[in-house]
Amino acid sequence: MSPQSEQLQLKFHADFERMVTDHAVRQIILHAIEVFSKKGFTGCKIKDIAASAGFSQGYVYNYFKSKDEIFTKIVELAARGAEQSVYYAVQMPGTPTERLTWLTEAFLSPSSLAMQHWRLILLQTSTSEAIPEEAKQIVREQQQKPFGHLIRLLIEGQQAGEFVEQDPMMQAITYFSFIQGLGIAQAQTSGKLPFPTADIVLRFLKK
Amino acid sequence: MSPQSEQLQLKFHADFERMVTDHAVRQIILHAIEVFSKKGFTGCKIKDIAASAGFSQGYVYNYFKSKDEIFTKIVELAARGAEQSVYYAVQMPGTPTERLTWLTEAFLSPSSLAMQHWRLILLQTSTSEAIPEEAKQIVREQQQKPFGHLIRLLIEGQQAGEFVEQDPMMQAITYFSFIQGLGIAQAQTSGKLPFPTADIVLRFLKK
DNA sequence: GTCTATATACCGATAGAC
DNA sequence: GTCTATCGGTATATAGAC
Repeated sequence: MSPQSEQLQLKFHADFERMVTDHAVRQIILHAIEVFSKKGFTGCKIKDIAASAGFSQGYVYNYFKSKDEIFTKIVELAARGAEQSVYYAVQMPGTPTERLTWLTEAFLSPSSLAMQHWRLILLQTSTSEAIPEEAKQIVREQQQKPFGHLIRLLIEGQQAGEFVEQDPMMQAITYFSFIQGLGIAQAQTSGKLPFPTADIVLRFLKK
Repeated sequence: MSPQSEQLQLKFHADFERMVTDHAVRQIILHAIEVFSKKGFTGCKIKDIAASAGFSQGYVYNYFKSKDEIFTKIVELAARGAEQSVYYAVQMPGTPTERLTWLTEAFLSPSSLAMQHWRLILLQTSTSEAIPEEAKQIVREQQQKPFGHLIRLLIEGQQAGEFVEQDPMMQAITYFSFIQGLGIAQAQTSGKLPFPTADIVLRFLKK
C-alpha cells in the first residue's frame, strides 16, 4: 500500500480522535460501531455494546440518553469521515488516476476505520426504515458532498484523457457502489479470499 | 434489455411459482421479502409482514411456526434462485461475454425478483449474527455453487481471449461484490439516478 | 464513576372465538 | 380460514446503592 493511502487513513483516525475526546464516550462509540455493523440497528442491544466494551448495561446511559443517540452520533462521524477522506484524496498532488488509486486503496484496506464507518453508514441506510429519522436526515444531507468531490476529480481525469468520457455522476455512483460491495464482501469473508487491487477496480473508468 | 436476460428473469419467476404453490404462503413470503429487505431480520416484525400482506398478526402462524422459519425459507429460495440464474446463463448458447452480459442485465434490472432475493440474502448475511443459524448454514453450503458456475464461464472467457488472465476466483468475487453494491444502491435511490450498463460493469475483466 | 434492580413497553408465539 | 386476546420473555431506560 502506498504512503499516500496510509496517510489518508491516519488522517481519518486523527479526525476521529479530535472529534471525540472523552475516553468513555470513545470506547462506547468504537464498540458500538463494531456491534451495529455486525447485527444491524435493531439487532444490536445496548447490553451487547456494554459487554463488548466491558461495562455494565446501565453505565452507557451516563453518556448517551438513548440507543438512537448513539447511532445518530456514529452516523454523524461516519458521514463527516467519508466526506473528509474523499476531500483529502482529491486535493492531494498527483494525477487523477494516482489520487483515485490512493483513495481506493484506503477504502479497501481491511484495517481501515474509514472503511468500517463507510460500510456501516451505507449498509444501515439501505435497510433504512428502522433507523432513527435524525440519522437518515444526516445521511441525506451529507451524502452529496463526497459525490461532489469525486465528480470533480472524475471530470479532471476526463479532461486529462485518463478516464472515459461518460456521465461523471454515473461513474461516481458506480465507484461508490463497487467500493461498498467489496467492503461488505470483505466483512463477510474476514479477509481469507482473494480481492481485487485498486487498479482492477478502476479499470471500469480507465481509458 | 436483450431477450436472453428477460428469459433469465422469467425462468426465475417460474421457478419460484413452482416451488411455492400455496397462495397464502406465497403472499406471506412475497411480503416478507419486502419487509425483511427493508428493515433487516430483527427490524422486521411479524406484524409488519402481516400488515403488508393485509392479514392479522396471528394469521401468519397458521402457515409458519416462527419468524425464523419464514426467513430460512426465503434464504432457501434465494440461494436456489441465485444458483439457477447463474447456471442458466452459463449454459446458454453464445460467447462468454454475451452470456455474462445477459446475466448482468438480469441482475441489474430494477424489476427483477432475482435481484431482490440476491440483495436480501447477501445483505442480511453480512449483518449475520442475529439471523437464524439454519439460514446461515444454507448460505454457507449454497453460496459456492454460483461461484463455481461463474468461474467456469470466466475460465472459458479467458481461454477464448475475451477476459484478462487473472485469478478467476478473484474475478468472481469482484463480479458478485460489484453486482451486490449496485443492487443496494439501486434500492436506496429507487431508480432515479444514472446507473451503469452491463458493458461498463464488465470492463474490469474485458481484455 | 460504576453497578444492580426495576418499571414500562414491546414482540413472538399460543389459544381459542367466530 | 381468519381474527382477537393474552402469556411469557426480553429490551430500553431509570433510579438508586456503593
